Parts: sequence; C-alpha cells; structure tokens
Amino acid sequence: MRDASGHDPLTQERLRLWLKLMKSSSLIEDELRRRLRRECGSTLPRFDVMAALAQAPGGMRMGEISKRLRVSNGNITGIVDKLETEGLAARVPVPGDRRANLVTLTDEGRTAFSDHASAHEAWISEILGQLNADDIDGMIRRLDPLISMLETQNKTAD
Amino acid sequence: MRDASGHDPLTQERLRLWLKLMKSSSLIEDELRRRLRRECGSTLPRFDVMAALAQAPGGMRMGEISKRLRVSNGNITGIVDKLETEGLAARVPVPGDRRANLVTLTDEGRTAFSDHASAHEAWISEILGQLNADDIDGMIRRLDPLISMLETQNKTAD
DNA sequence: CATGAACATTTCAAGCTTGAAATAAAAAAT
DNA sequence: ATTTTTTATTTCAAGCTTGAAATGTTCATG
Repeated sequence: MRDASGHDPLTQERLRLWLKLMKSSSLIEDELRRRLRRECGSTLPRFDVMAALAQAPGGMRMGEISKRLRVSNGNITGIVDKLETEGLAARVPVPGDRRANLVTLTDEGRTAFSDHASAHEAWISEILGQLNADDIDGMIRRLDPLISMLETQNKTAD
Repeated sequence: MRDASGHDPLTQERLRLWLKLMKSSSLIEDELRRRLRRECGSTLPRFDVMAALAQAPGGMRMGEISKRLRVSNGNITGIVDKLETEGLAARVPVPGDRRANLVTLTDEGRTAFSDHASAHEAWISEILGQLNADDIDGMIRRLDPLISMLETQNKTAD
C-alpha cells in the first residue's frame, strides 16, 4: 500500500507478470514431460538427475544433486533408487566417509542420456522454433536479473 | 540442423532461454508454495481451484475447472473432494444433466479464499518488489507472444 | 424405441514431491 | 576419551499429478 487509495498500482501488474511467467513455463514443461514419457519412456525428474550426473565425470553426492536441482534429499534418494534398479546409475562409496555416496551414470546410463538429451534439444528447438535471435536475447536479458534477484532473496531468507 | 556444420546456432540459445524461464518460474512457485503452506495451511493446487471458483459466481463444472487449470480431470476430483470435506466447496447437481456437477465455494470457502488471495497478492508484490514498471512491462510484452505461440501449438497438436 | 457414439466424472496405480523424523558417521569440543 | 554437534543420507506419511480404464448419462440416428 503506497498511495492514498491503499493500492500499489504495480501490484496488479506484478500479479499479471507472475501468471504469464508461470503459464509459459508450464506449457513448455508439460509438453516436454509428455514427449519424454511417450518417446523415451522416461520422466523429467529422471532426465534432470541424469543431466546433472552427465556433467560431473567424477560423480556427485546425493546432497550435491539435490542442491543443484533445488529439490529435497528424500526426493533424490527415490529417483536414484530407480535409476540404480534400471542399471542407469550406480552409488559408489566414498573412501574415507562412510556416510556419503558418489552417484555416477553407468555406461548404459550415459548412452540412454545421450539419446534423451538429443531428443530434448530438438524438442526445445521445435517448441521455441518461432523465436528469433532477438526474441530470445530480449527475454534472457530480462530473466537474468530476475533470477539473481530471486536467488539473493532465497539466500537472505536462510 | 540448418547449416553445413549440422548445428542450428540458435538451438543452444533456445535451451538457455528455457532453462532460465523454468528456473525463475520455479523459484517463485516454490516460495509461494512454502508460504501458502506455512501461513495459510493450504496448497497451491487448492488455491488455484478456489481462485477459479471465486471468479465464477454460478459455479463451475469439474471439466471446466480442469480445462481452465490445464490439469487432468481426476486431479480436480481429488482436490474438490478435499475442499468439500473441509467445507470450503460444494458440489451441486445440475438440473437436467445427472452426469454433471456445479462446484461452488461455500461462504466459508469464500472467506478463506479472500484471506489467502490478499496474502498471495502481497507475497507476489514482495517477491517481485524490485521490478519497476518498465521491467514488468518489458517482460509481459515478451511473454504474451510466446504464450499465444505455445497455445497455438497445443491446439494444432490435438 | 434401440443402440452406438459422445460426454462428465470417478477410480486407480504409478510416480513425484515435500518436510520431518530417524540413522549413522564424522568432526569438534570438552 | 567422551560427549556434543554437524553432516549425509534414508525413511515415511501425506498430498499432487497423470493417463487409462470404468461408470453412468445423454444424444443422435436409424
């Protein structure tokens, strides 16, 4: 409330922005989920975990994965359990720390992820195909400061 | 693949855009979830359903709600079940169509939603508070065409 | 009317997600 | 050496979400 009438005139605009951000994001996300399911027999959470692992040649600890993906520890436990059962990932003990595990992709996991990642990349290109370089750049330029603003808030809230 | 080297030079940029869109959206969404839970003892899905109902004085059918929120029918069944159990919403039969129900907010539901909605609005204002009119407008102008592009794709895919 | 197609909703199993409590191990402090 | 505290992970219950199958109802057409 910043004026005499009791309304911040930007409040409604912020709300509108949030709704549109959410809508565009979930339209894309839902489409990716559907395709990942139908065409790869996989899911977005599994893909995200595998993507994180693929970028960490030496493997990642459970806690590193959950921090990177900003999800709970218990969540990662379940997803890695599944990947392990399917032979796509493996937990290897950390010498000198019996609490921790390093999670790595198996060869089979690396192969599968490589497939899924190409498909994923192609889908994004298809879904966002009508955006030209200027559109993309314009949005990224707006999103970057928004993200660092949000991350700063999160850090402060701890 | 649109050039001799086998790479569309925009592919990587589109991927970057998607990751940033997703990240900003989920940072905000997670924060709203946490607050809705802690400060209102509620959840985002419940809030979304109640928000839809609050805008429909005559009530909405199950199918209308699920179409509006772009989630499955079965999902709405479960959420409305809960709202009904808690006395916040009610299913009323549609005269002349025994298959359908009109879902409405009870008085108690309207009161609760009104509370939650004010809190929600204030949180958005707080979370996005550092964005000025120009930032907001600039983003909305980019998001609007993106959304209609995505919606057109969805329609075509049916 | 009869009956097959279309429609509104529910049920269900499987998977994701969270926050909190439990385990277990390592590190720090006394 | 023995607490105490911190750290790494798992377990668990509760809730969300989906897609597919099931139910029951209405509509259209012969």
